[in-house]
Amino acid sequence: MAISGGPGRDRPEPSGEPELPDVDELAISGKEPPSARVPLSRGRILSAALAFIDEEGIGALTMRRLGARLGVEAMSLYRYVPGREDLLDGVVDALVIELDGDLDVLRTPEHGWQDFLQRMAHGVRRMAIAHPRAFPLIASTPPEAPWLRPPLRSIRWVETFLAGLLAEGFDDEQAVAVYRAFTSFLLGNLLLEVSQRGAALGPLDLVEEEEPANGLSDAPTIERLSALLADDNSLQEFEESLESLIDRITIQIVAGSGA
Amino acid sequence: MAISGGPGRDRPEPSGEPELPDVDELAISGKEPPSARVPLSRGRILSAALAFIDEEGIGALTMRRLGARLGVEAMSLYRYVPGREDLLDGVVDALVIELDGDLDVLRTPEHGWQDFLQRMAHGVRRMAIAHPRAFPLIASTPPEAPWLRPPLRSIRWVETFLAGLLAEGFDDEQAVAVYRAFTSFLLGNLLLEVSQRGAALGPLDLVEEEEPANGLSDAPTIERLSALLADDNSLQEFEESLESLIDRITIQIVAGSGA
DNA sequence: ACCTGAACACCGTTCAAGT
DNA sequence: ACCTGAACACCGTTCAAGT
Repeated sequence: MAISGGPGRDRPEPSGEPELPDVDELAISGKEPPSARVPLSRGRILSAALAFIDEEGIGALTMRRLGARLGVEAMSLYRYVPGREDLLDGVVDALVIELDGDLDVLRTPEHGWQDFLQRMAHGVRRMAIAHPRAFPLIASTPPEAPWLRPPLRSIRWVETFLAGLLAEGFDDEQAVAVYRAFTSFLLGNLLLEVSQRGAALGPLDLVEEEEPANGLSDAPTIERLSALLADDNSLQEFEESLESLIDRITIQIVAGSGA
Repeated sequence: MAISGGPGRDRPEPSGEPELPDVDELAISGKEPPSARVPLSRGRILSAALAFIDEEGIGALTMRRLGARLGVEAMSLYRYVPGREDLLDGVVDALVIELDGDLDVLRTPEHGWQDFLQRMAHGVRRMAIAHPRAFPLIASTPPEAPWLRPPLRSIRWVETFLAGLLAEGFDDEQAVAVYRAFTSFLLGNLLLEVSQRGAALGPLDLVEEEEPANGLSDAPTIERLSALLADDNSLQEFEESLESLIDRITIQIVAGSGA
């Protein structure tokens, strides 16, 4: 795979943070009012980490490189973040918070549970698409507790989700079953959608072209369907799959309360 | 998270490979018939890597540690494997091959496409459960081509899958749509199932106990449902979700050929 | 032919020291 | 109070050298 390039190329000037000019010689150039030289903080570090991941991918994120991006040595980060693991957890939190603010995702059901599920699903999807390279962080990471199923990586989301369903008349077992089905649905669909998008943004080292015949020597069907396989209906598929999930839930409710 | 222990503890004697005794002093102890000192090979390396991942997780797999397990220096591995990335790809291949031999997964449909989908789904699930810590390898890794959707990480599987559906009367669009829905279903369900199991096997550094109240200060619903959330019906849920997918496909076929 | 020693560039992380 | 230099243990990987 990784033929050339790799993580250690010449820096493309991320254009976000101002690169301190010639740290060696200036050091005490002027007063530097506090607004010019923003002090480090956990929030600043986490935003920078998310931006870094968006641009270069998780694998490229290094304490040392993140420090460089912030105009600081790697060791300084440890004042605000216990370690790399925790940094990544913090990025997940940052994404969760971003979605909280962004949307009406967290409002309790007002137009029925179907609308509730739709809002939640599309909210998470929007986040996934906004941060395709960070989404695997939310989608993976061991849940260490059965009540946090990725990609719903926030106790508040899950609480809202379950409480919302109960308020809409689901019983306990039903609510939990829907929660499980819903998270599986989100995880599978969004991970695949994002990884296809990610491949587009991807390392982009090698081939940029559409070479229709790769290693498809003994795969005539794939080869024949390659055009179909390549074209992207992800939103429509997401909607259909979600519709189907909602239908299935509806049927089970009826069956449960009826016969 | 990682409080103590971490990847660098005292080796627990993996018990698989015979540790060469005192490499320094003996070196030329006897003839050592070729069967005693098995030479390295790509296959041996890949099996060892898979076993290592099964036992310690992907993160713990290091060229140096894998070498040690094989009684060899890390550098020797590079004779047979271009690098760590390729090693991991090789492990995926090993899993794919294991499933090929293990099962009737790859037989073309004989009892209808529903049975075909069931066989395929359960085959992949069996592999996921047999190697919960390796499965994320199959489930992730950028597909770099739209025709390889995880966890169906083998051109032969995908070819068989698509050709099988076409043989059962699906048209091109339908077959591709089913392929997409099926892979999303597998990915979401199995990743979540495996990660819950993996948490059980997990690092097992810290808490081993069931502490019902963690950070659930403001999550009364989760707390109340914690018993329900904890109990594991993964097989049943998998079956139900698969049934539902099959139903949905059936309906779409009818709709497509009817009205 | 097959493996190793030594080296390189890069990691995460710690801690005493600088300003 | 905040950041850094230097160091440690560990990486992946290369290559000339050993047997």
